[in-house]
Amino acid sequence: MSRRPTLYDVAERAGVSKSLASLALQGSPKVAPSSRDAILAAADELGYRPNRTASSLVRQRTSTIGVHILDLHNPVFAEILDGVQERARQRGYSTLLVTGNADPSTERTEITGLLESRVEGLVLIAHRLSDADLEEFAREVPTVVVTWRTDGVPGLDSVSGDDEHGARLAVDHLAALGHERIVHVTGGDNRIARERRAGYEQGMAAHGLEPYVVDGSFTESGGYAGALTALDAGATALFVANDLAAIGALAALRDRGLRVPEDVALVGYDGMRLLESLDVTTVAQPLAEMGRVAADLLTDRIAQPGRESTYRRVETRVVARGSSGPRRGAARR
Amino acid sequence: MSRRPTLYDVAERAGVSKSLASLALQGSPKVAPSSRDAILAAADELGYRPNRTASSLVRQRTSTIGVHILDLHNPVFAEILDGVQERARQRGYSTLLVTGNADPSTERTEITGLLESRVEGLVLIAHRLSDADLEEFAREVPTVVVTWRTDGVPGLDSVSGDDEHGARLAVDHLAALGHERIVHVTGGDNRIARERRAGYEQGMAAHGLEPYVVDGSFTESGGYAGALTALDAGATALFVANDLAAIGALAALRDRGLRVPEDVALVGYDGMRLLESLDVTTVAQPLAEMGRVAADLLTDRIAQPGRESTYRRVETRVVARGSSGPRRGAARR
DNA sequence: ATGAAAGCGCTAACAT
DNA sequence: ATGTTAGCGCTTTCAT
Repeated sequence: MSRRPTLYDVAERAGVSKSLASLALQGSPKVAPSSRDAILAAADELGYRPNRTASSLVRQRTSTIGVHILDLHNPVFAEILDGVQERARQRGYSTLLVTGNADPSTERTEITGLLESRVEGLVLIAHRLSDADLEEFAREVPTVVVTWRTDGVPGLDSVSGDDEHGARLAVDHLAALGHERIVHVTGGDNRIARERRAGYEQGMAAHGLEPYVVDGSFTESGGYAGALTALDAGATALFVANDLAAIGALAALRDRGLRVPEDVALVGYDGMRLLESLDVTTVAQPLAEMGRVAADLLTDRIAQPGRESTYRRVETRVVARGSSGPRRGAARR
Repeated sequence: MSRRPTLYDVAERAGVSKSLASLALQGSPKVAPSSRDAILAAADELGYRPNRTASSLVRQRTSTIGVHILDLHNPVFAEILDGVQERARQRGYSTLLVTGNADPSTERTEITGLLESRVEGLVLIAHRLSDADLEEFAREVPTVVVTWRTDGVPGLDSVSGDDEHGARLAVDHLAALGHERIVHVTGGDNRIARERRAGYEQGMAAHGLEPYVVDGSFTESGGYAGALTALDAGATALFVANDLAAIGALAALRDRGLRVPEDVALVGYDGMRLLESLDVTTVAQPLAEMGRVAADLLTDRIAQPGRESTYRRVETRVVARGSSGPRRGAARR
C-alpha cells in the first residue's frame, strides 16, 4: 500500500501546478473552470485528503479551540459543551476536546497538549488547575472559564451563574414550604461548593434558621453518604450541592424507607435534564447558554486580544418539582 | 506582543544549533550535560512550547487516535471512553475526541476532520454512518467500532456484548420472577435496538409467552412514551431497550402512580453506573473493559495493518436490583 | 489564469 | 558531541 496522495500528486494528475491545485481546492474564483474540474476530479480519484498539519503550519493558524471538560460522567458538562460546539462551529472553529478526569496533573498535561497543538483559544468547562497554571495558560492563549468567576486575570474571561444567590434561592424555596430543619450536603472542598454553602448559610440566617451542614461531594456516593448523615441529624429537607449528588441522596432516602417529599424534601443544583425524569427540584442554570456565551467570549477575545477581562453572569432559578413539598404535618392549603 | 518562540530561538539563546536543541528537548543521551542544561534553561526562560503540527509533519506521524462518541449525554459512552483513554495513554497515544450528536452528516464531517488531522486510528463509540462511509474510513485508517459487530470489513475490528443474548437474559430474569406480561419498549429503528428486540422475542418464545412490543427510543422521552403505551397494554414488567430510556420509563410509572416493583417490574440495558443509585435492574456490559479492548485492538492493528478483521465479544449479565421483583399477587417466598 | 519559489517549525540523516 | 542539510505538505506572494 502506497503513501497518502499529496497535493503534488493531485496537481500532477491534473496536469497543473501545486499552487493552482491549492487554489482550486480552496474554491478560489480565479481558477479556470476547466482546470478546476480537472483538479477536483483528480483529487476525487486519488482519494485526496488535505493534510491539516501542513496547512496549519504554513497558515500559522489552526482555526481550532481547545475545550477541557472536568468530568465527562457528569451530564451537566455535556450540556454546556453542546452550547460551546454549536457556537464555535458557527464561528468557523472546530473544537479539540479533552478531559483530565478531575485530576489536576492530568488536566495540566492535557491542556499542555492542546497548546502544543496550537489551539487558538481555551474553554475550561470547570477545572482543578492551580491559579499559577491557569494564569500561565491564559497568558499564552485566550481562555474562558465556565462555571465560576475569574476576574482581573489578563486574557481570561468567565461565565457562570451566581452560586451564592442560587443556594439562597434553594433555601427560600424550602423555607417557603414550611421547612425549618433544612440540611445542606456540601460538594466538598472546592470553590463552587464553598459558594453554594455560603449561600445556604446566608439563606438560613435570613430566615432565622439554624444552619446544619454535612460533608458530601459532587458525586452520587458523596450525596448518598451525606444524606444519611443529614437524616440522622433529623433533616426534613435536604439541599444537596449538585444534581449528581442529589441522585445519590435520593438513593439514601429510598434505602431509609423515606418518602419524597412527604417525609423529606430534596433539592439539587445545576439543572441537568435527567432530574426532570426523576422529578427532583433543582436550582437550574441555563447550561447550553453558558456554553454559547463562553464560545462567544472566546472568539471575541481571539479577534481582539487586548480586550479587558470580562465576566458574564447567567440567570439561575429554582425549578420546582415533586421532590420538594410541605414538611410532614404542615398544613396543606 | 511578539510571536511564539521557536526551536530556533531556544537554540540561539543557548548558543547551539537547532538540531542539538531538538535532541536535548527530546531527552537524547548524546547531548553534553552542559549544553543540555543551557538548552533546557533557554527553553524555560522563553516559555518555549513545542509546535506539534510542525513535529507531526516532519515525523510523519501524530501519535494520536481519533475517537468518535455518538452522544455525550449518555453516560454509557463516557464510561467506554474511560477505558479507551486509559489504554491509549498507556500505549503512547493521545486522543482527539469528537461527537456528531447522533447526526450522520455531522458525524461524517467530524470524522473527516479527524482524518485531515492525520489521526493514526479511529475508535467509533457507536455511530450512524452509512456502510459506505464506514468502509471508506476503514480503508484509510485502522478503525474499531464499539457496541456492535462489524465482521469482514478489511481494516475494521469491533467489540461488543451479545445484545440478542443479553435481551434473552432479561426475559429469563423476569420470567423467573413469575412475570408473563413482559412488554418490550424498543430503542427505535437501529441495529442495536433490533438485536435487543430480537433477543426479547426469542426469550418470550422460549418461555412460551406472547411477545408484546411498543415503540420507543434510546432516550428518556422515548422510554417515557413507550412505557405509557406498555402500561395501557397491561404490562406487569417492562424491558426497556437502554438505561436512559429506562429512567424515562421510571418517570412514567411514577406519573401513573405505580410502585416498582410491586405493581410493575423494570429492567434496562447497558449497565450505566447511575442505575445503581436508582436501584434499577439492568443488563450490564463491562463498559470500561469494552473501551480498553477497543484501544488494544486499534493499537495492535496500527502496528500490524494487514491483520485480519477481528471481533471481540464481552460478557453481558443481568444485574438484579430492586426494580425487578415478583409480579403482583404472586406468592412470596 | 497559472507557475516558481520561499518558507512555516521541526526532525533526522549525515557529516565532522 | 555538535552542526549542516534536506525536506515533511502545504499556502502565498510575486511574476508572467
